[in-house]
Amino acid sequence: MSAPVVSIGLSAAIVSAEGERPSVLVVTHEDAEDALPFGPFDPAHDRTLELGLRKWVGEQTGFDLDYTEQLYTFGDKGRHLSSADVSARVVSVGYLALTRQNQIIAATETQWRGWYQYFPWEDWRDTKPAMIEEAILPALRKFVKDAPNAEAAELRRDRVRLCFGEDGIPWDEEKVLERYELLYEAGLVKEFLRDAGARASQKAAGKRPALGTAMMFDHRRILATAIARLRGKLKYRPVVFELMDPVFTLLELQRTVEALAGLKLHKQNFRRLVADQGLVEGTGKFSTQARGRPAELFRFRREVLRERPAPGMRLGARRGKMV
Amino acid sequence: MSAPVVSIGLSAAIVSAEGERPSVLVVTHEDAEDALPFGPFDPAHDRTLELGLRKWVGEQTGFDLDYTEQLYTFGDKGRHLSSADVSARVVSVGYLALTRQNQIIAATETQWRGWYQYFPWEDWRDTKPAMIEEAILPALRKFVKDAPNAEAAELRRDRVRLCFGEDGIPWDEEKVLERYELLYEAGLVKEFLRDAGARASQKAAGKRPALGTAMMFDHRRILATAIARLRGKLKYRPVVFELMDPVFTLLELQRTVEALAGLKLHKQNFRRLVADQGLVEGTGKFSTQARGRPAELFRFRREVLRERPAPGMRLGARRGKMV
DNA sequence: TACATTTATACTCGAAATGAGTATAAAAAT
DNA sequence: ATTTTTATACTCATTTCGAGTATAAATGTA
Repeated sequence: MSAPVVSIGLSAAIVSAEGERPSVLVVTHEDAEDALPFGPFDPAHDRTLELGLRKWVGEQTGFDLDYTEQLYTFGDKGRHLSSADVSARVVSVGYLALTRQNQIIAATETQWRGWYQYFPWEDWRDTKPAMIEEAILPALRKFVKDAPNAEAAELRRDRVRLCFGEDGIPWDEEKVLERYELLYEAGLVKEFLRDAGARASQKAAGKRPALGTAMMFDHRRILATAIARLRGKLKYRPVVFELMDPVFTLLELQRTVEALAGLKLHKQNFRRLVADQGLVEGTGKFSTQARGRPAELFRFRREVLRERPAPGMRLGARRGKMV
Repeated sequence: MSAPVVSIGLSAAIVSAEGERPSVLVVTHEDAEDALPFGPFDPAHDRTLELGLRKWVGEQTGFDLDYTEQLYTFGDKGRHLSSADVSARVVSVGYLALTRQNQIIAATETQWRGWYQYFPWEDWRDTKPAMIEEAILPALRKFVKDAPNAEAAELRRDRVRLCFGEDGIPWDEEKVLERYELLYEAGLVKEFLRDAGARASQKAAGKRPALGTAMMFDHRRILATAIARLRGKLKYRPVVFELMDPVFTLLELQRTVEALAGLKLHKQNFRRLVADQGLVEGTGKFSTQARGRPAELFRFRREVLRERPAPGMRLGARRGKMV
């Protein structure tokens, strides 16, 4: 067995949310797709993968990561194409990091981008995005029809129903990755054509919509994983507070949760939930904004982490009826 | 930058549950610790990591994996020591696979082992394991006391409370990994001494208990991750059925869930939950066992996967009060 | 055969959580 | 002075959950 030519890449979806806009730190180059901060794991010097990531991100973007969590390890051949060496195989370990936008960004090519630019169908705060009915579902129905046989068509139909919620199946804001993968396989994102082109014939590059902004390598896939994980975690861990300023109003908190989840929430119930959970405490001070009655400023009660095992942010009926 | 000397290892926690005993497939060698089926990722031939795993497991154990799920990628220096080459760095990607014990095991060194042999403190079905009060908590209190400073002691105390549930904090059966990591850091599992011995001085190898059966490399850590993931997933996905025969009684189903979760459940409520969820359907046939009234045989309704987004098995109050 | 034991299954009941309001207060804008 | 906007307190019906009770249907045993 010869020495395998693998290298391990560490990618980070560094997320923040200021002003109701969930954003991700991307590295932009002219003539190239946006990329996540990305660097090699150095086995000689990095004691753990996460330390390798922190070092790398620090060097490349000037960021000192705080909350960090491993997402998934992708190793699919053909979905991480490097222009340098097509034969080299890269296995990439994706991470999610949460931060505020108060750190200086060292490199000018590194910028905050709203994440819905990459996933416009994921933002249901105002209305169901029109593109779902207008572009996505028609194209997916064609994808179902083009299945090689009836059985495959059935499988595809079910995936479309579950992912985009037809016939009474409700929208599940956590299925971000499943939706992206479905669109990829249906050839509706630019990455598919790119990867397919490098793979083989690039025959049917027909007139299909290219949904959302593409990213380099498999970085949009990693970002989809990050959003899905964050949307899920919101509900049972107080992670939003990693994205909040030290003090905030309850409406600001709610807007941030809504921005991340891509959904609107019931205000009074949100407030009840947050209060009942003991997640925040009032400061006695009040915000002075332009309109409306001034709202009290709250701060996160870090102690809950020690008092209760799994405090989260219910977003509506979710998860779990036994078996 | 020189070519990094990394290889990628693929490890699988292959789980089954027959006769109320959750088991894991281990490779046993005389004079060596038990190991999970483990093999290298071959970038030249394996199109994806998961395919590499399936190939490897098939060759080594004769198993054809069905349900498979990636767990986590571990790369800690010093926690995956190979006797062959101490300098080589192994990054291992852990997987969870679920199966029934109806396949032939090819290699004789490969055997089913009850997983509570490795985690005896995780089985609360009959009573809270006595070893927690008798051995674990005293040793952990010493660990707290030995902290380098007051602040570190406080952190350690909190971890002990959250992991093993003191002062009214309830036992959380999902914290399997957190508990193992805590015991590792406190030097209460054999792997710690082994890794420390290879690392450095091996000074205080004192009279500490060695809890549970040790495993090779970081395989017990991977198994802990697998159990934790499975215990969590039970609640929102119908994964138990991967471990059941095609037909089963509701009590058999309940016993399997209990075995995995390490908890006893309320029978009538379990039945209500399963029925309300539409997870099973009666076959009209009845079991003929020795004692008691015969129970109806049920089968899993695979269709639920297409009807409802996230059917699971509530195990009691869990997860999620908003933020 | 009568009765104890074991398991299955149906049903009840109260507490808590959830979803969807209504009502009222306190500010700025018109 | 009135409208608009936001904050915040409360209500109410429904659902879910945890914990039982009651009854049925088998086997084992006195």
